[in-house]
Amino acid sequence: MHVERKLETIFASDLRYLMVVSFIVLGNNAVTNRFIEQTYRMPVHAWSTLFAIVMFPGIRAKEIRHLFPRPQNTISRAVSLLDARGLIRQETSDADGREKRLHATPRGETVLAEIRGISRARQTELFEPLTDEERETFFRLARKIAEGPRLLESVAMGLDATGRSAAE
Amino acid sequence: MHVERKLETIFASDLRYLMVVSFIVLGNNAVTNRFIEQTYRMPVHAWSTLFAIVMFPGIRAKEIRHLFPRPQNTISRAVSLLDARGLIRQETSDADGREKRLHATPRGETVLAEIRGISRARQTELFEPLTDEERETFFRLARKIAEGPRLLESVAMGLDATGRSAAE
DNA sequence: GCCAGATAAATCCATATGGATCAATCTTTC
DNA sequence: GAAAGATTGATCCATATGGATTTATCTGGC
Repeated sequence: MHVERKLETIFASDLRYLMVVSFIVLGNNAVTNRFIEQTYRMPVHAWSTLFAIVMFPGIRAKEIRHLFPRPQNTISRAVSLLDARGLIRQETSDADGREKRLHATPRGETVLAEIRGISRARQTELFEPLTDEERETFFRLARKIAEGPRLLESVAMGLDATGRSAAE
Repeated sequence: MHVERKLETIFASDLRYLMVVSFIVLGNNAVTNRFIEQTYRMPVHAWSTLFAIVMFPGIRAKEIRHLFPRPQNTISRAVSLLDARGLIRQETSDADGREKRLHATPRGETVLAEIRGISRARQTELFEPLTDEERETFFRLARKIAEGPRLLESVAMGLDATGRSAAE
């Protein structure tokens, strides 16, 4: 059985909804991660962190992890890298000495604008198989999933939103 | 601005199609990866490798990486782990001495059946915000993206399907 | 005013990852 | 039949990752 037939068999299986999303993401990750790492010498979550900082000046690290669900120390390390590269600056919050308020530097805004343009082109080619109407439908449905109550926690897998076993 | 408003702003941005898919995947990965790693002591791509082997007895490692686009040595290592756990067995191909034909053991099939059941439940809760018709529509559109010509390669990012710069 | 508990971010470190390289085998050309 | 180039999978190793812990600060109860 040729590999294309195997893929069709998977996309006809009872797990096809998970499998098709997984396939899209693995494929896109392979392309996007390699590009970002090779071109900007940073992991892909550093650019998404910069994206959040440019879009919301003064944002805090804990807020970023709600926009891009990743471990807290992954965000912390991305912030350190961006700071070391001179792409952001941190200022301790007046309200709470533990918090850092994050701002992009002009250089950070330039780098982000460049990545953003390329990401827009990548988005266009990725979604090219869909008509405009289909793309809006896809987005509307994906957003319902994204805002659903069981994205970040699971009864089936016994985990609450903090990643802790819900039985604890 | 509250973090929910920030998420809405991102989902209204020019990169919203990529961002919503990214959000779904990061969220689901956080749940699924942790569950698989804690419960079965294996990385998530080991179970997807086992899934492929159970579904297609005799499959080769190179074919698996077309079903789940990952680095070749990631598949190799997953195969080694599954073999060490007694979940699969490898036999050298008659046709080509370099190839391994992969088969699940009875124990591998048992473990896969268990994971599969939990994954089905997880899939159900993840897609619960959608009606049956919406879920089929989502799948149909996602599949068009998955089968599009620009998933595994990119003009925008200058990479061909082997991950090599297309200019080379 | 003190203190226990909670919170925000940094750091640690055992383990995982992935590009590069290697070894064995196969295919094509001469 | 030999050899160069290609292919398949294993291994290497520098770097990344993420759960756990630590440090500094804040909050609420007494």
